[in-house]
Amino acid sequence: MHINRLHDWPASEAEAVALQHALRERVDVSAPPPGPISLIAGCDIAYHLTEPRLFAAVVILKMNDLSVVEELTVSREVTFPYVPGLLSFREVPALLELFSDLRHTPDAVMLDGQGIAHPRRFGLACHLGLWLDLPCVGCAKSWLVGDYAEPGRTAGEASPLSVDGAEVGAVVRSATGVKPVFVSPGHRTDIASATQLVRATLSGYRHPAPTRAAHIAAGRSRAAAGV
DNA sequence: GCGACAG
DNA sequence: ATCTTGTCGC
Repeated sequence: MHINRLHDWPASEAEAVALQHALRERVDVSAPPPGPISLIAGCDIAYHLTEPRLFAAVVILKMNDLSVVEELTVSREVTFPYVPGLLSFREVPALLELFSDLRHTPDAVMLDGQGIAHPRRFGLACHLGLWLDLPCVGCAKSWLVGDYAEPGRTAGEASPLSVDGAEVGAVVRSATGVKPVFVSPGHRTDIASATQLVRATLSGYRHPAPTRAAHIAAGRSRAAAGV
């Protein structure tokens, strides 16, 4: 798919933070995705054990049966340090490389990371969402910001996640008995739709099918590289 | 000053 | 993210 340039990549953390403040106002989480979602993309990245290199993966799944129709991986040099709150500057470049080579254009994207449940309301899912101009949902494995009540122990149960009294997402029990995941919209989807999308792709594991498939693909890519 | 911190 | 064996529970 074709991708329009959104901005140049910052070299410092200060520049990155400034860019987040400038881009956050373009994020739209006011409404559900514009159309039906029949294809969904899952993304994840694995890191080299000793070198500054990553292995990114994007997998396209059909929403009706969660079968994989396309899978792409790429290895790349890591160009930005890991700083809580600035994760997207480390992972988005590699993901964009993959999306530009995709044969299918997904109707929505799911990522391992936060959407607007972020210190500056601009998590990984928001950033990739703006670049792709596609509905993006953040599904993080751990907490970054916000208050919430522990959701029920059964798969599908959820409780609201809020920051300063404003709802930003939901804490979802993705499988019975596992630690919940933190779901928040990134772009072109509202909180309810983001949560429903995660619920609709649960497959018995802690991670929803899209990100789970991407996680496995990224790991396989790294293994194939000899580490 | 202290505690917290997606991947 | 990544290193790791066994082990508890359904």
